[in-house]
Amino acid sequence: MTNNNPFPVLDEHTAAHVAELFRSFSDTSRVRILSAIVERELNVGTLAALVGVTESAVSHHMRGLRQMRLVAARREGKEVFYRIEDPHIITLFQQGVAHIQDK
Amino acid sequence: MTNNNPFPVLDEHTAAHVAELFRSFSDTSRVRILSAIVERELNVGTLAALVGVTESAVSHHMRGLRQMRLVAARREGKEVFYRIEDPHIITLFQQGVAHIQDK
DNA sequence: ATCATATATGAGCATATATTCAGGTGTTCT
DNA sequence: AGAACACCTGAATATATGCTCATATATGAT
Repeated sequence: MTNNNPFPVLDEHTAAHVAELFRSFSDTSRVRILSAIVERELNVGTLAALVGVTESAVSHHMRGLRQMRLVAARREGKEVFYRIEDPHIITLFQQGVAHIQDK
Repeated sequence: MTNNNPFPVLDEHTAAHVAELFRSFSDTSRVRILSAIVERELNVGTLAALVGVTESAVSHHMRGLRQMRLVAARREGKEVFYRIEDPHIITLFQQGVAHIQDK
């Protein structure tokens, strides 16, 4: 018989992925970046200016978010525009924001 | 006129709090602990056994989660039982889990 | 009071993380 | 081709984080 545990706990592997997902939202700069591209796509330079970090820092963050498939990139000439890929991610993110703002 | 910015970005302070909230879910052990107390309250020893870390480690995690008001403690004799405080947090957490599991 | 059990705490350490800097790649224009 | 612009990447560094160990605190039993 399987799955008869009275204390179900997420297995290590799944938990690690869940943690990894939430870790994507666990940095102030990334949170601000994501809040900026919730409604519209924006390029790296604009994001850097809005968030107040270097373009390099933005680039580093976007790489991580891209690898998590949370954002997608679109090149237009010299610029690269980022947007949030998955609508579920927007919901998840905005719920976190709402939880903080409803205090 | 206020709030006329075409590129709204979360302010530093709010973003920091949002990041802090998500950071609570950004560690594998904490994710497993939380998954365990979603349905029932559990004491430190049981959590340590289920997750596979020392009771000390659990205690440290619970302090952080307590400070974030994500969990509440209830002492019963020598034992301390933890439960998830806020139902919104359960929803948020479970959405993250669902996003990982629906792949 | 002493002991045993359960949990909490603080210091120390090893690893992870975010940022900056310097240089590299890709694109457009002349 | 070269220059200018936008972005990316890797190394270095400073800080943060999670864990363990030793010790402290709290409760209940003898």
